[in-house]
Amino acid sequence: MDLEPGSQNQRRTDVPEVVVARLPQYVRILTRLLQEGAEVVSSQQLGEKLQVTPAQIRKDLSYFGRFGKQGRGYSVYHLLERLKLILGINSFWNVAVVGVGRLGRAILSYPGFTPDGFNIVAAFDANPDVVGETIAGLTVKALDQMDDEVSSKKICIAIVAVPTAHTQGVVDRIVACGVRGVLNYAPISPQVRDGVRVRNIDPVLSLQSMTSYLTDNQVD
Amino acid sequence: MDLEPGSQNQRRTDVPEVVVARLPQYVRILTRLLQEGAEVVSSQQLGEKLQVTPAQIRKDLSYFGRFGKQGRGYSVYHLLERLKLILGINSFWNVAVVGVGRLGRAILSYPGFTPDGFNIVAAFDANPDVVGETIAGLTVKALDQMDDEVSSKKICIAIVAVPTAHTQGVVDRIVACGVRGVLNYAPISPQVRDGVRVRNIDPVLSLQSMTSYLTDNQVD
DNA sequence: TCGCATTCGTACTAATTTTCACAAATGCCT
DNA sequence: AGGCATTTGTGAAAATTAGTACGAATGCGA
Repeated sequence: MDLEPGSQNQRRTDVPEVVVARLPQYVRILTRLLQEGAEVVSSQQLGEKLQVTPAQIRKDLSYFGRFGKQGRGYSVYHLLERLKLILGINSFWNVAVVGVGRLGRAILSYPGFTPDGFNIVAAFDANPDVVGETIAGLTVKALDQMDDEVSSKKICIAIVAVPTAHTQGVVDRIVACGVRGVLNYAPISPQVRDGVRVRNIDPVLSLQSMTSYLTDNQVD
Repeated sequence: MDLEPGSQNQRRTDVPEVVVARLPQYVRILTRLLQEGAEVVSSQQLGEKLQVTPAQIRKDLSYFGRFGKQGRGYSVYHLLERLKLILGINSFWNVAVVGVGRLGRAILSYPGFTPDGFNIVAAFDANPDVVGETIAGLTVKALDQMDDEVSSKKICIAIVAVPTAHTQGVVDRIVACGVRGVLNYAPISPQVRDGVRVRNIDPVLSLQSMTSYLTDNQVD
């Protein structure tokens, strides 16, 4: 079986990860354009808003099919729908937050997840004093209730915001419950079995990748 | 003047950004190894811990000089020192947090910045109710005090955690105060003048770059 | 001291990613 | 209806990034 690009399903295999990583940004811009009432957009215009070349946008999209019309550009609405489908963000994902410290609470209260289809439906913490508390409309559960909750609430993604020392253990536990995606806030890179995806949020690494450009003793 | 790699100063120009972005991770591991008492480490061992090939590590380091000894490996202590110097994290950076909402407070209370040399020395907020409050030992100042504080406290980096709608404006203001690095938590990419560096922390984009791999209708 | 197992640094090769540039559509305007 | 300004999709070229493989050190152990 030899799928053409543009056939029914997307070949997620053999599409470079860098390409997939750019698509969410396209989705962002397209969503805004749609709200602003734009009906059509060219790769040129999209590129200006995203600071990338139009060719890159066209090439990226060509991995998945042919969505534009020569001489006109792309239908904002249709391209947006297709990209959401490709990214699997055309419907909702149920998400659990593990770790209800200061950061966990900020995450639970952050209003930016829901509009993009990530529904936080459960919160867990190891600390008995925190268990039972209600935050942003959710009652915090104990870690040993994870298995039940993940199954019954069909949770696929976990946002992990626990102390570094506990992170690997917590990730292991929640992956064992069947979660296949992890967004980790601790400054380590948790190891997981094949098939499970991890993304790390690490502000210190971000800062450190900046500082070398900030020093003045620049040579050249 | 034609600098050799390995000469006094590093040629930050013409070193790929991807390479610079990996160095902080090397620093992480080396710091841990040093604490554990390791004196020497090979690119092989380093590679295993970081899930990259030994060749990549050697190549990355070779952009900056020759730090190893054949047959032995790298002195953990010396390599760490050199990398810190290259990254400009051998001394402290003074940092301001702008936006003291739930996320801002979590950032102010996060203990992970200081050990890595990022000292949070000021906090700002637009809300008069918040100004004057003390969080993690810092008194929150009004936005119009930024200029004074940035100068007097030698602040070079701003962590911006304000509502999306205010982000670009706040970034403009703090950059005007002389800040040259910005870590932004809002789901947009603020535009800045040349010479200013921005890094974005965007959990939704991270999630969205994962979901396409999580759906089951995988083809192949 | 000599040989040998390591491991670096790097020239060279391979793979990946980006950009170029142009044929083929498209639709507007006269 | 025909010409023209646009803009896509895509091979091919260019640029970037990663990996291979090997000569040259290094130091340990006999």
